[in-house]
Order: sequence, then C-alpha cells, then structure tokens
Amino acid sequence: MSEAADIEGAADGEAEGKGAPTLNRRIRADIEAKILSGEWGPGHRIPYEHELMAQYGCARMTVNKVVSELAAAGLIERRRRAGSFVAAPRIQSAILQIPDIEAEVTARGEAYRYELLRQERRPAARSVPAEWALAPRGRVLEIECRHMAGSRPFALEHRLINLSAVPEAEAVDFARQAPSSWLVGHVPWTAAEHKIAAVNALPEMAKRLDIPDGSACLELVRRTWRGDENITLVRQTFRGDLFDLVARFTPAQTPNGG
Amino acid sequence: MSEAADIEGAADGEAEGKGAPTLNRRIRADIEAKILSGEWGPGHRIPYEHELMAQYGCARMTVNKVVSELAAAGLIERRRRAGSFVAAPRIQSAILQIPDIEAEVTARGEAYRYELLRQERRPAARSVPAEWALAPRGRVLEIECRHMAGSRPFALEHRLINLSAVPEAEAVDFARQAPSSWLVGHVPWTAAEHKIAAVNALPEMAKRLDIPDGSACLELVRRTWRGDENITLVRQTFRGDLFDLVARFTPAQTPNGG
DNA sequence: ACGCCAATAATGTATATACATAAATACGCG
DNA sequence: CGCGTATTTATGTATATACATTATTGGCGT
Repeated sequence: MSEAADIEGAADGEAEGKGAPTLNRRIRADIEAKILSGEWGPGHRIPYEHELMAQYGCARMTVNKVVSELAAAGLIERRRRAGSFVAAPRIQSAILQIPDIEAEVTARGEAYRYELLRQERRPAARSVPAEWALAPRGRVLEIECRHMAGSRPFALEHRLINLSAVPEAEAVDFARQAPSSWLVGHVPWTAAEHKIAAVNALPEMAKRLDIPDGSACLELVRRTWRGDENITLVRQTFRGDLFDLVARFTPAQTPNGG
Repeated sequence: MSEAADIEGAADGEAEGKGAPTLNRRIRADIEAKILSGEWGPGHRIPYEHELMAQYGCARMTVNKVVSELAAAGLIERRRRAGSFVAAPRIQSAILQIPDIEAEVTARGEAYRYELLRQERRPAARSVPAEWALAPRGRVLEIECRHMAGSRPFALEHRLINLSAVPEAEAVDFARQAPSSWLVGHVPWTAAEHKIAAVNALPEMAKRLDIPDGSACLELVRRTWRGDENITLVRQTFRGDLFDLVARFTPAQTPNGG
C-alpha cells in the first residue's frame, strides 16, 4: 500500500484545474511512467481501483476505464479478486516497418524510378504450391519489375495477383504504375504475412541488380489476404548492401497506431 | 443510416439473455465483423453512438466504451462532431516474432547446444561509436558465442553488455548459461530496436558457421533499453540456409498481447 | 490434516445523468 | 457574395450507483 501511495500529485481535494490535462490522462501517464521507468517491474501489483480512486479523489469508473485501457494495451494484466499486475513485456515481438520502396528511396535523396520487366496473365499453375494456394482453379496476373534508386537498381519484385479476388487489376497499366502503389490505393486487405530471408544472388538476379554473383540480398516475401481470400503474393529482393529492415518494440504502441 | 441499421441481433427489446456473451462483447464483435469482412471499408462512417445505443437498447456509456476500445486498437478513428470512421489498416507495419534461438532449434526437433567462444570485461572503446553509445565512460562485458542445432552451427552471437546498467552480469558464468536467457530472466527492459540485414559471410565467420565463404547470412542487431539507459547490444548472425524471420499483420492485435 | 462451503474482496459490466469540447453547419450582417 | 459568429451535434470526460462474476480466503466439520 505504501508503494502505491507515492504516486505524485494525487489527492488534491477539488484541485484548481488550470490548463491541466484531463484526469484520466494524468492517471494513465502516472501509471505508465511508473512501469516504463522500471519502478514497478513485471509482476508488481498496481494499486487496487478503490485505492487509486481514493488517491485521485474520483469515481471508480474513471480509474476502471484507465486501468482497462492499460490492460488492453498489454501493459498490465488484471485478475479478478487478486488485483492488477504489471505484465512482462513480450520482447520477443516487435513492430516491423514494412518498407514502401518509393518512399524509402526518395527518403535517402535519390531519384526513384520503376521499370516493368514482364507481365503475364494466365491460369494458376497447379505445380507451383504457392501459386495454387493463391488462386486455386483461378487466373493470376504475374508481374516482374525493378525499382531503381537513381541509376542503381535497388530491388527486384516478382508478384502474383489473384484475378478472382481483384479482377480490376486486369485493366491496369502496370507499365505506368507500380503494382504495390496501385494495390494500396484500390484493394482493402485485412491480414498479411511476411517472410524475411537472406539469399545469395543467382546470376540472372545479380545481373539485374548490378551486383556480383552471390552477393547477399534481403528477400521479403509477402502474402496478403482479404478475409479468407488470398489477394497477392510478392517476393521483393533488395540489394543487401543498400538496404536493411528495422523493427522496434515499445510497450505502449499498437501496430495500427492506436 | 440504413447502412447502420443492418447490424443483426440488435433491438431485441429486453432480450432473453441465455448463455450469451456480455452486451459489450456482442457490440464489439458485430462491429469488428463488419470491418474485417470488408463490408465497412476504410473511411466508412460507423453508426453514431446514439444510433448504436438505440439499436442495442443500452446506455451511451456502454457503446462509448466499446467504440473507444476499437479506436484504441486502431480499427477506427473518431472525430468530434463528425463521427467515427473505419481506419485504413496500416499494413506497412507488422508484428515480428523475434526468435528465441533455443526454442527455434528445439522446435525443429534438433538438439540445442550453446558454446561460449570468448568473454572479456573492459572499458568501452571510444573509437567504436556503437560501443561508446552503449556505455559512455563505463565498462562493458563482451561475449562471443555460438548456437548449435545438433552438430551443425546455427548462429553466431556477439554481445556487449553495459556493466553500469547491469553490474550483476559480472558475476555470471556465461559458459554455463547463454547471455540471452540470463538477461531475459534477470533484467527488465522497456524498449528494443532491431535491425535486420543480409550479409555475405566473411572467412572467419564462414568457418565458425561451417558454410562456404560468402554465403548469405541473416544478421539481426538488437539494442535494448531500460528507460534512457542502454542495456545491451547484440549481433546475431544466422545461417541463411537454415533460418528466416516471419512477421504477421492482423488488425486487432497488439505487440504486447492485449 | 483434509476437503467442502460460505464469506469476502477484487474486477467486470451496465445505467442514467451531467457538463466540456471541438468541429461542422447555419445564420446574419456588411 | 463573403466572412465572422452563433448554433448544433457528436464525441470526451466524469460521477454515483447497482449488480454480476470469480478467485481467494477463512472457517467449519469430519
């Protein structure tokens, strides 16, 4: 209890309410600060709702909402009758920023250019499992293209679009617009899976990326769904000397940006 | 409005309340379903609180809490006076599962073994920016080790621990216990940053990983903080032929697991 | 001691009400 | 017609209250 009591600025009676933030934000900030500073480590019991209620001189619904939000954010765990406890941060997961290649290139002050290498519309091949999984018994649009940073190749892209799920893609001129930017603007999706690997560039690939045979490349394979339907399957191969991925973990954040 | 009206199962008057889930969960599930199915696409205005309140025959606080939660999760955006709108999923971020090497190895049915290659305690070198940033004017513990899967090398690890932040590390026998597993159990952290790159194995590294010179390897560099203090800096180099990373995106989830 | 049961204490859900805040809309004046 | 102001309206915050749910605690009896 005495630990709980050292939250500052509480119990001001009626308070004078200057330009202060709202009470709920103050309570939340106080608790988050205690947790993020490590003062309340994982497993520490945070004050009971009725204690917070007394400390801040407010109604239980107010603290309840705050603590529920913290629980939803994963910062704490609540157990009936027992209390609320600081959760162990699940450091084994982090938020990965998936690159938008054009933004990535222009961000480093280089001119972005997009080249369509090949485009083909055909039935899905049963012999290729990934392709068949994408569009069983349907037709696919296969696209190969290259992303340039200035005069240097930056990444190769090989993409399959499920035409059953996205028939509009058939009418698009992918010589003018990169498939990723078109898809982002026109096709809503609900789930995605990314596989990240390191590969040695094969001769053909090395030639197109203008690097020595066997150079290490970062390969990003992404599958995208809308509901149960598979929308697209992309393999992007980045020059390993020009690019790497960054992932961050901070306890309070959400992948969608809440 | 007519769009809003097609939420099912609402306005049952008093309802018969069998083994049904609580009202808030029903409302939340209904709205999530509409969004995840794509029926309410990005930008769609969801019913006003007073509309939902009428549809479900409940108080505004009840729907307010539900919709606020959805907003916190990033599924919708709320704008005063205007209403609440389905948010565009920020597909450019995804949740990355950071591997626990031992778990990763044993999950594929191979025997995990850990080898300490080198261990040194010394002042941080000012000439190495990353090292100086870790522990300015302090001492560091430098550890090199190897993770084995059966008889094959799986990954190399080079780690620096900031002894000012974690003095206990000095007394640990890292020949018996891998530094990562010790740190997970003993040092709470609050933030982490991961950089993922593809590199060609240098001769020394190739020898230790038992792969040809120049083989592509996945390199994971992780920095970990507690508050403002940098705890540790690790570089893990995985055999590219044995390992790749997976990241997933689903609108409703949180990195911490709320 | 062991196991069952009742009391207890915490969170979980829900309500009706009130006022604050911010932004879109309507209004009215020059 | 254009611009500033007033109104409207939806969300934001907060309260006091009630009852439900569920682990834990403690007591009781065998």
